[in-house]
Amino acid sequence: MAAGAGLAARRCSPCHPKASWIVSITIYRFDHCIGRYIMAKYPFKDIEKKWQKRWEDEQTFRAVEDERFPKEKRRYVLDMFPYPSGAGLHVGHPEGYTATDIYCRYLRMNGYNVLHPMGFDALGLPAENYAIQTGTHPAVTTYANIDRFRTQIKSLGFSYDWSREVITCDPEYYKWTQWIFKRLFEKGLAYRKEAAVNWCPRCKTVLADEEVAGGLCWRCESVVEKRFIPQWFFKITAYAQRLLDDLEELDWPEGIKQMQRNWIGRSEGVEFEMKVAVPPSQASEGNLEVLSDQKPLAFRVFTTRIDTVFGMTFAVLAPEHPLVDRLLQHVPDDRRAAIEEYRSAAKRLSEQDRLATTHEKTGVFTGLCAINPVNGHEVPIWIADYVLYGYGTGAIMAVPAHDERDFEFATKFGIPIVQVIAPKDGSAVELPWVDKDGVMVASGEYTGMTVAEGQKALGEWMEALGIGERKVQYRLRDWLISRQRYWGCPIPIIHDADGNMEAVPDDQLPVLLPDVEHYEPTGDGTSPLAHIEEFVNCTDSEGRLARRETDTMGGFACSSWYFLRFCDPHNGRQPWSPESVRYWMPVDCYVGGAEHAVMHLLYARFWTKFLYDEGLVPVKEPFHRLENQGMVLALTPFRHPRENERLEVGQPGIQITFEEAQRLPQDQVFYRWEKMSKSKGNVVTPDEAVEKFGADALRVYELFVAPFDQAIQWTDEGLQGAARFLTRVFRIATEVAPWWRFDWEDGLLGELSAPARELRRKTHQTIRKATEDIERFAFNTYIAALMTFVNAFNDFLKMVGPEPTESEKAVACEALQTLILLLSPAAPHSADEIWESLGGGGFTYQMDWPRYDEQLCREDTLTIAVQVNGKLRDTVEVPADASREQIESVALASAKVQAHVGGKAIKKVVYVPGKLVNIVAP
RNA sequence: GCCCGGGUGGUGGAACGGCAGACACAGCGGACUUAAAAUCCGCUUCCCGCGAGGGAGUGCGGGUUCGAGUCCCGCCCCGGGCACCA
Repeated sequence: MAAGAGLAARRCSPCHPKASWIVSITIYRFDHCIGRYIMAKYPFKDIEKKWQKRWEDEQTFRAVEDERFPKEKRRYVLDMFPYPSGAGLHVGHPEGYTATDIYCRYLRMNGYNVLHPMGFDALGLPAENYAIQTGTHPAVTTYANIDRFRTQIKSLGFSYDWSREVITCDPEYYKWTQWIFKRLFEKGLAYRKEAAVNWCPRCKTVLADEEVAGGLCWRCESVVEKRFIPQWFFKITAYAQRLLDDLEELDWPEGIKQMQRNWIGRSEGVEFEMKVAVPPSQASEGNLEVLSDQKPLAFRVFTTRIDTVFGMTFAVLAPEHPLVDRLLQHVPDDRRAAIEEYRSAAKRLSEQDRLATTHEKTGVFTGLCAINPVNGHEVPIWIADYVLYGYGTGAIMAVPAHDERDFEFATKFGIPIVQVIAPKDGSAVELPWVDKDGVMVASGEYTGMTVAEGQKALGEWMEALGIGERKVQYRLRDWLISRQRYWGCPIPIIHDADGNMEAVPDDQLPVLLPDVEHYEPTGDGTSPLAHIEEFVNCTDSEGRLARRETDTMGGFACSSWYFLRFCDPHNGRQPWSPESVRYWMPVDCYVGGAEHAVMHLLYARFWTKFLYDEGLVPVKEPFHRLENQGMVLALTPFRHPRENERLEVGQPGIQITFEEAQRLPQDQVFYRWEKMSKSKGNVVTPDEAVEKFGADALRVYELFVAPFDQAIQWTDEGLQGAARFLTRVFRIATEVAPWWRFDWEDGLLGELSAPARELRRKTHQTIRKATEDIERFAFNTYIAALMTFVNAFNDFLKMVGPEPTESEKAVACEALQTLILLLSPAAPHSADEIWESLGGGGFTYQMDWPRYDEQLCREDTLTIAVQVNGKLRDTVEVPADASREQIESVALASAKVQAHVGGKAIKKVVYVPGKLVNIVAP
């Protein structure tokens, strides 16, 4: 392509005196329609490198805490930082980065001081698993990956302040992660308790959830078990209510807020105690036990429907409930084995499977009963996996008449069902009846009360008698932070000889990750760190021998505060200075994938609130505005299953490579849009895209092709279309260049010709549209508006021909300057290049964002849609200042309209100003 | 299963409750070319009709309204999240 183009290159400097630079490096061809040489392709490679170098040389994107900018003229715009995987950047990453870059460049053009940093989330499982496979230290691969990511990101011309880069595996960074851990520990918000891990009995290791496929280990396919070991937690539940309440003030997508509300899952109810009725034959044994550990056999249950308590016909304990062990001493021998077996089976099921309503209810009867405190009735105690130990008290009162799950269970096991809530009108209902709009029946002295009255009365009664209390329960659980892994931030805790825990003193931070010989799991469930004696052996504050904590922190800890470090990334004495966070925080606009809707965003909010309480940050919320980007999908080949093959539920076919797809008969192959990922072999890297079409084309394409928050279906053709658009912009610039003058405003004299009026209108309308669209992250319509503008500009150039009037030239200059500036955020290399070619100095992002004139946007005439009975029958042109009466009479006069109205009486006429007339004549 | 999104021409998408299909891609026709590519110009929701024109149409079924892609109710399908991937 390039060789042929070289031969075809022509010089046409006589007609483009000011654009000689373009002539020197651009490919020209003669266009017979307009009778001139035009540019066929723009030299993006040279252009992009040149501008990236200039931007870097001039340190133009460096953010400085300049007090001359008042708070409302500062903006902190942040991308969720990437995890640098070995596969390198793929085209999904730049979508969000382009959006923030456009927004930042736009803000700078509007006079804002902008902080726009980038860093890397570098601790985690993939690097460690790679180390296990290859023996390469995770730090080596991680830093190599980071270098690759950084180069790739830089090739796209984003306006990051790279001087603020942070990397979470850098001891200078994780020192402060440990420092925050300590603050949480000191406030009692970091604590240790037993919790379940996925345990593979064959590999003798703890597995991440994603390493468990269908209950089996991903490496050896053994059945994965739950194992209880002591682990570290952050007490996020202490902040549940505030995390819920403060969602109100956030400018986030409503769906994300709703997901967080559901995740926190606030519910109000009553928690009360139920005593176990020990059978007479075992009474003596039971009494002995009561004496021995001072704890009567009893358990607590939580319910949001205390009003249904008279309908309790059984009680259920989660299989993991600690009381089950004690109950086992009292159950008949023949049941003991069944219960033990049930418990070990439950261990193997995931929580999701247990809760699925498709999962048939299972359970075992203990042979024991509990006493319903409101009426003294004995109800059987069952053990069933639909009750989770992690939620509420891990035990429930079961009211099958008014709960779907209890109903299903009772029906299956033949347990009685007693209705205690009925509609107010006394009509019969089908059970289970879960409606709360009813009254209590068969409920002793409470009969006749509404649900709400009964809940209040029963709650008060239980509180008065000390049986139970009203309680707010959250579904939110404390944040499990422990990982029995190597490549994570060490937990800065020391266990002394007496089993007490103390924090590592601040002056000894960071607790450095030591080098290890092997990254393989140790086989006893501890981290590889546990076998490094130099690491583990230490002394406590009194100089006695002690053991260092060997669990590390999950990656979410590191990403819960990186936005604070960006404010002051090189501070060696503090995690950040108070002045820096006061200057920049909160993040005004945070952009990333919706997959982080709950966990990352909730954890970061929690840490920010805690740090606010400690007086360390001036804001209660980290991210004011949130925008989500969509995924990037790629067409992926599949084939239909063969005779001996069976597909899993929901599996569309057998995924194959593109080569296989070529080889196989076409009727066996089909394509689907799948998420781009290394494992699917459908990844397109930005390097390929930049090489073929340039960074600006990639940027424009990714934002044009779909709304920002929707998935993109990646196609090369679409990318080519974006490149074509940029070529057209260059071509227009080349055509207007001979007329160019910086003082074009002086040329706008007298009455404008019709094409000139039209172009000016379009110019100002486009400014308005582009401004509104960038503000609301509607980048696809922003780009579309620029395309429409370019098309209109083209039409104008054709209409005025090679000899336009002075004022037409001036209007063309205004349009070109506007086009360059409006394009600058999206395609900055091209914009700066064209601006320079016109003799302009500096960078376009340092220029002022264009302003539109409302008067100039206004159309001369309006097209009014005319409907008859809501159906479009005609459109009419009217002057922009026509009155309602005039418009209605023109509309009625239309022959097409008359044909449909006929002689019918007109009932009414609906008029929408400037838009539409609807004649209602039924 | 639960929670949250989404479903509009051949394709991606546009559309304050007011002309459905902006802007692109692909396709078709034309110009240029020895030719191809590139570029430029034009057409392009479907059905009926030579045409003028008419009818249908925003996943499916109802409803509200002068008027519904948009609001309400009930379904179907696809995607994301579900606490140790990040």
